[in-house]
Amino acid sequence: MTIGPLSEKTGCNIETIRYYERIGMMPKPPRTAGGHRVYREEHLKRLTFIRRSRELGFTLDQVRNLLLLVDGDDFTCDEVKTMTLEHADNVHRKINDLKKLERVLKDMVSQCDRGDVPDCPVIDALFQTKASPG
Amino acid sequence: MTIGPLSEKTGCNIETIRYYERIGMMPKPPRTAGGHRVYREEHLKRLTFIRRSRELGFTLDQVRNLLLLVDGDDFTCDEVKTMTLEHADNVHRKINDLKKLERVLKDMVSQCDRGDVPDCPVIDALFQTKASPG
DNA sequence: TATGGGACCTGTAGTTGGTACAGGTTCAAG
DNA sequence: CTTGAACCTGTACCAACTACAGGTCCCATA
Repeated sequence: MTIGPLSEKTGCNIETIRYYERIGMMPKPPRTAGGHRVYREEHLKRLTFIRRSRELGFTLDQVRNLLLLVDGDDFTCDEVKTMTLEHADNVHRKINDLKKLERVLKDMVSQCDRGDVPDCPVIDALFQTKASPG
Repeated sequence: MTIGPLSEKTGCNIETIRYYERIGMMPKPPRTAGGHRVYREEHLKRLTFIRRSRELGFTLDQVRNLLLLVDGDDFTCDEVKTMTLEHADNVHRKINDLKKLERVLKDMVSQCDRGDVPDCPVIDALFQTKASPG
């Protein structure tokens, strides 16, 4: 399998595959006499793992750690669980932050409907340092 | 006011202020004979606007557009409202995505508690291309 | 066997929104 | 007049890719 088919099977950009190789996330594959990369099942598996982890929001650094655990056979499920829980926690916090943000944005916009405001209340709000008092 | 006090008043990093000037978000301020930047109220106001907008998750490009609206006196509140609603919509979608993500992560972790699994179910899940059925 | 063109190669630069120096200059207090 | 904090410019770096330019390889068809 050359890089094109690997790209299609994983949904991962060709440039990204080469990038992963460059930064050591993917092993250097063997080449044809002409220099084309040749991949096998193990590469497909590994790249799928990386992409899936990335989709789930793990950073490349976290993926690297997960791969270390996978590569050494002696990883404990507990280590993986801990990492995943930490990540879930981050996601949870991000959700809460975004919810607050959504509320502020909607509050700002709702002022617009009052009809008789002289200036744009959204712009006014943006000139304020912090959220309006409750 | 030199750059230090401006930085403190806005909570914006000194390097970031100079960066904003470089990319044209902040106007070039007058200088002392020795070359130090000298800011006035209008700069403080503008930087506050930029920081507040960034805190609310607008991209620098969006902030640039907001500033264009503000700078030309003839902006309509409606344009601002539209931009803000679009942004709120994006935030909403991001929240939903993260919620799905959180569920997947927690589902994966919950498999860990079954106790008698031979392999790590989180790792197994990461080797799968897509979310499990059901 | 020649050829055309799609797939591949390397290397570099750009993206977003900043941060982090190095190495030098200016300002203001004492 | 000295000292040292604050300031200056310029460049390089971060994540996680993406987008070329300019060249080479492979292989199906004529």
